[in-house]
Amino acid sequence: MATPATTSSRRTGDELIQAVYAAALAEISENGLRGASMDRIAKRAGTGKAALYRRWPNVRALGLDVFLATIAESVPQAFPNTGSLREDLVGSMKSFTSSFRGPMALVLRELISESAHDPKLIEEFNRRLGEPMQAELVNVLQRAMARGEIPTKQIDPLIFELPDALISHRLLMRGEVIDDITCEHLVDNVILPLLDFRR
Amino acid sequence: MATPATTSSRRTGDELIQAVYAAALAEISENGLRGASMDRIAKRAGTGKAALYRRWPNVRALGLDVFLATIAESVPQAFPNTGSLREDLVGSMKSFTSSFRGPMALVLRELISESAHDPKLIEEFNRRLGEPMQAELVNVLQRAMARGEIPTKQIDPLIFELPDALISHRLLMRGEVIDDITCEHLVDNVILPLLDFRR
DNA sequence: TAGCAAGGAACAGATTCGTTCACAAATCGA
DNA sequence: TCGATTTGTGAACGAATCTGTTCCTTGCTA
Repeated sequence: MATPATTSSRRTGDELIQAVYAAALAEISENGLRGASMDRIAKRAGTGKAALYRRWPNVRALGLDVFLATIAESVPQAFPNTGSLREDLVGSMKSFTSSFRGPMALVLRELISESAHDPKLIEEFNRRLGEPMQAELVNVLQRAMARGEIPTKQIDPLIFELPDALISHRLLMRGEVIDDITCEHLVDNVILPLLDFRR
Repeated sequence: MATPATTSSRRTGDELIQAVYAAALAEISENGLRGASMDRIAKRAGTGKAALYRRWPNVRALGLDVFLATIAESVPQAFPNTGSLREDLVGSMKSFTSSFRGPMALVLRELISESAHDPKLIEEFNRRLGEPMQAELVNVLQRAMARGEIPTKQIDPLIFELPDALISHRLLMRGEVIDDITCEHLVDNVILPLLDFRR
């Protein structure tokens, strides 16, 4: 009962929505969430405004839906558990940086400027990406303590914030996604030394 | 020959420009750079559009001028040279975080979303605030090496990036300016340990 | 006193919004 | 299988808004 292989001349619900999402991302990327127009999104998606207004009350609502969908797609699925602190850290870092390839950079920029008026937006982003990242670091470190790789003691929460901060700083202020070498660099020269890790 | 103490019913050049800048910041804070209108800025400033178009060709140019003026005002004037590495670091950090109180948060948010289309914008910001900050850290560390407070060796450039990254991360993702206690925290628990500083 | 700029209003042209048609295609239920 | 209902496509609409220009009057300044 699968939907026929897109041979129909007209797109049904899900298929149309995907096209609209893509069109909205393109439009927002050119004109920003504030400058986006329903007219242009409809044209880009090859449909009429009516189909859009049937689903979303206004451009902003559509844009936010697109943002949420993009964030949801970007959440890392699984983290490594290699039995080695260093490898776990490096793996987690790489997993997170990969979330920011693709349209996430655009989405984050827009969320940040919008969050000046609606702090809930950026909170949602933190809840879906920032907090899981910090939680994963906590897990990794607890496993390492259990294995005796690092001393069992309270760790300054500021340290958990560093990877997140560095990733977003590079992305927003330099337009770069951190590469694998920098991930290892950060782990070897910053994180591990701060944890009293002796190789 | 100083200008009379604002008793005149009509404002002259500089006085008017300051009023326009304030009005533009208020307008941009409400509607964003993209949503700002010359009409409303003129009304807020208590003048007519003609006076604005006489100076700026469009809203965007006015907005960018306001941004540059705000950044210029926020550049820290002088840094401490206390003779102590820790005090120098803490002082520099506090000096930089103070740049982000006031309208800088708004300006940075808007610059970030605009820089998706015009990377020069955020580069300008980095040139005026980011780079001086890193350069100041280099100075502080060189003085400390000369005094023998820390070992004379190559320091990982990633470390110079951390304060900057943390400040912008807190500001953009949480809407907070880092307080004095966190500055000291960052210096004592992150920066100094990474520099092999033994108190 | 002469000249220039501020304050304020009005303008046409363009663009957007959200709604409402009409029609065709696809889906669903009987 | 057929008919009813939903839904996509496309166009047009009035209302609202913004742009950039122009004009005029008034006050400041040299």
